[in-house]
Amino acid sequence: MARVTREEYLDTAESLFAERGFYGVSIAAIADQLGLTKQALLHHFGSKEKLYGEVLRRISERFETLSDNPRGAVMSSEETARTFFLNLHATASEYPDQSRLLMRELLDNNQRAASAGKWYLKPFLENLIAMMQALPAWKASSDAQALAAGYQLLGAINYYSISEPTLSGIFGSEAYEELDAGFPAQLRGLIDAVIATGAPD
Amino acid sequence: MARVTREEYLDTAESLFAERGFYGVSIAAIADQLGLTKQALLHHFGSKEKLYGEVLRRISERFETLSDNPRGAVMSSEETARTFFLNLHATASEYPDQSRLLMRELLDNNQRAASAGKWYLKPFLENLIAMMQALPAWKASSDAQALAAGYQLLGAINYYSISEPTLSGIFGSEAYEELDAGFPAQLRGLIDAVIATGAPD
DNA sequence: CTCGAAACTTACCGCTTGGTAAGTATCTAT
DNA sequence: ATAGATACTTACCAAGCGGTAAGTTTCGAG
Repeated sequence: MARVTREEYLDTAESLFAERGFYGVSIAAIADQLGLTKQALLHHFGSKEKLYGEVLRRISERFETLSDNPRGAVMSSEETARTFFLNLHATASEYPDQSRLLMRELLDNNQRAASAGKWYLKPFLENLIAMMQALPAWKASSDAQALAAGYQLLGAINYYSISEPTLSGIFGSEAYEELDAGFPAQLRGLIDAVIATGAPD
Repeated sequence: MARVTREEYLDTAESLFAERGFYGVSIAAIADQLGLTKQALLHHFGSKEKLYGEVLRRISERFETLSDNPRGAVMSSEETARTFFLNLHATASEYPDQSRLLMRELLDNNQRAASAGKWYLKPFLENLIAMMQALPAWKASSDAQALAAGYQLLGAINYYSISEPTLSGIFGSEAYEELDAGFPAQLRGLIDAVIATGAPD
């Protein structure tokens, strides 16, 4: 299968899984949207679980590059952390499907067997801990403290990014746009507060 | 149907929907766990959608009491806000099913028709805005700014509360317990930072 | 031109799904 | 005692599910 074709198939699957969840999407529905029969999809990916796994694997690959230093520039630990979280927000805004799918994975992880969540989240979270502990205010903090702090920022970012349909449904799309425009500045304030404050005693 | 029986049925449905999502649970599975046939459930609730709707309605009722002042005590706006968010965290820890189900609702809201998400979240969010604007540092902020700030704390709390299985899966349950023990203090710091800082220029 | 592999399609299959129809048991108010 | 509502059960159904089997078309390398 041509690489570009495969990517196209995975794109469609990713978008549908993100919208409706694993159980909410049939392979026939994905194939339909691609103009194929479901057996064509099964031919390429073997099973629904494997197709879903490929979608997750692709996301995890994208994730790994997220914490890379963008231009090889030397940055202070504060700048590194700030850039990372703002990048995360930007990525979440740009690829809303990805955030939604990961959120679903977080919810289903403990009960669906073939879940790939653990192995791809672990390095990501370990990197998060290291990044927090590189900050002067967090140098002395335990892994648990650093993770808690980083996880709170992660939550602020990801929870917001999946709320767009609901928020613009409640407040109207123009009010949502105002909210969305102001969000990064707000987030920056939150990030700086965490960076500066350090662990509680 | 006796009120207590009905509550029992809804409890079981709520727990299963929270675990596996709307599409991931069959009415037969819910009935099974209750020792009934699925037709008994259909008899009482009419359809799967209606049963799910009842589960959501019950959660929304619980939600409304959450922002009530606990003992009628007079509190400063700072104390009110701090208490609210810490209560939210406590409730989320105590009833993880509820958080999980609401998160799923947030994800499905825009595409599943009978979603009740919007109407029950609106008063909750409006109350959140008012509570933020009652704070001295946020007095001059717009609705959008106040909502963004409140929503970030909401995200930090709710995102964490659904991550327990994944986090303890990755780091082990004893490490997770350390994380969990330190989380509230960490959260308190974050809340205080938001309360004190105010909207960015 | 040919041959084989890759990319499909058509035809099924057994199972589960949500839901209907029709009956039966149980309880309660008169 | 009885009538009627409530709480079920058994029997069934059409539709959709993931997956298998067996062909057919497309296509690129030799």
